[in-house]
Amino acid sequence: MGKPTRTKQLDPAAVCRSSDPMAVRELLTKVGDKWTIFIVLSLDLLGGRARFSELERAVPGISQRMLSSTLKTLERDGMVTRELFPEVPPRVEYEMTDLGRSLLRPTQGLVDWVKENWQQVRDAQSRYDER
Amino acid sequence: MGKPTRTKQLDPAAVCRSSDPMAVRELLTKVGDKWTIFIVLSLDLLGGRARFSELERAVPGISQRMLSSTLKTLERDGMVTRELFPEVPPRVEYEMTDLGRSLLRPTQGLVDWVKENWQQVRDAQSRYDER
DNA sequence: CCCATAACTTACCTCGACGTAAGTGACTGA
DNA sequence: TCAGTCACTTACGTCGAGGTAAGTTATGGG
Repeated sequence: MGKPTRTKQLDPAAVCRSSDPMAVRELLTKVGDKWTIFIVLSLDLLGGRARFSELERAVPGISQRMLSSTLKTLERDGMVTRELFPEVPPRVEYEMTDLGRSLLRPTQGLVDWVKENWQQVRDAQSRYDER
Repeated sequence: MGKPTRTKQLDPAAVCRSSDPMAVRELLTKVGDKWTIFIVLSLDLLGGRARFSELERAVPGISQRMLSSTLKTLERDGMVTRELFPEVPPRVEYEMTDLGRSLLRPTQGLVDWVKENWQQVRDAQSRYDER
């Protein structure tokens, strides 16, 4: 009798049931950074379109540097558009694209999960820590 | 006529439509780290229960250090349980909890989004970069 | 002449995530 | 006696995300 070799081999590409597991990680990394969700959800709350300074006020604690760079990434990824009005002082408006809006659905799923389950996570952490 | 003061004030706590926006960010940060999704989805693919070495093989490129520390975080958060069998050499089995499984649903939503929209992101990046 | 304003950029620094490599403990089989 | 196995831990080093603070640009208003 051979010893029970329970070594199921995994197709590396099959992880995530996705043709591109790296893309999934890349997206999660983007969305999981410090400011992206706050900016995206604030922009949505502001009606899908807002100026730089509005977002600055809407996201408490963010610095101009981080707001600027996060918005630039969002723009590069096609999640928002940037429109510059050549006035003085300058005015810039950011608007969510359809692509950006489409990401809100699955994201809201995570928000809902937190609403329902976060207390359980907190409890588990407490149980783990004491002991 | 007053000039259009479009300054909608945001309730900081209302961002994310959640009572605890920080919790949402915390979750995203956890899930958005380098190895968590791969481990969680691999564990699911392996039937919800697997040994350390099985996961090591299932997640190509991960080091023992990162597998160990990520699993420890997952355990602390109540996403997986750890069972040690006092044999020599030791055997340890990790199993997804109901809480962990419940997170798979919204996560799968993101996986699906990537499957359908990632090419658009790639295209947007290309358009942004050339120019 | 000088200041305020909006939307940035630049310089500099810190700190933690993550990688690499080696060590550990307890036992088994050769 | 010695190598091998598994599931780790420890030590050490790098690198980049992100914080802080100051500078920039162009113009109208006092």
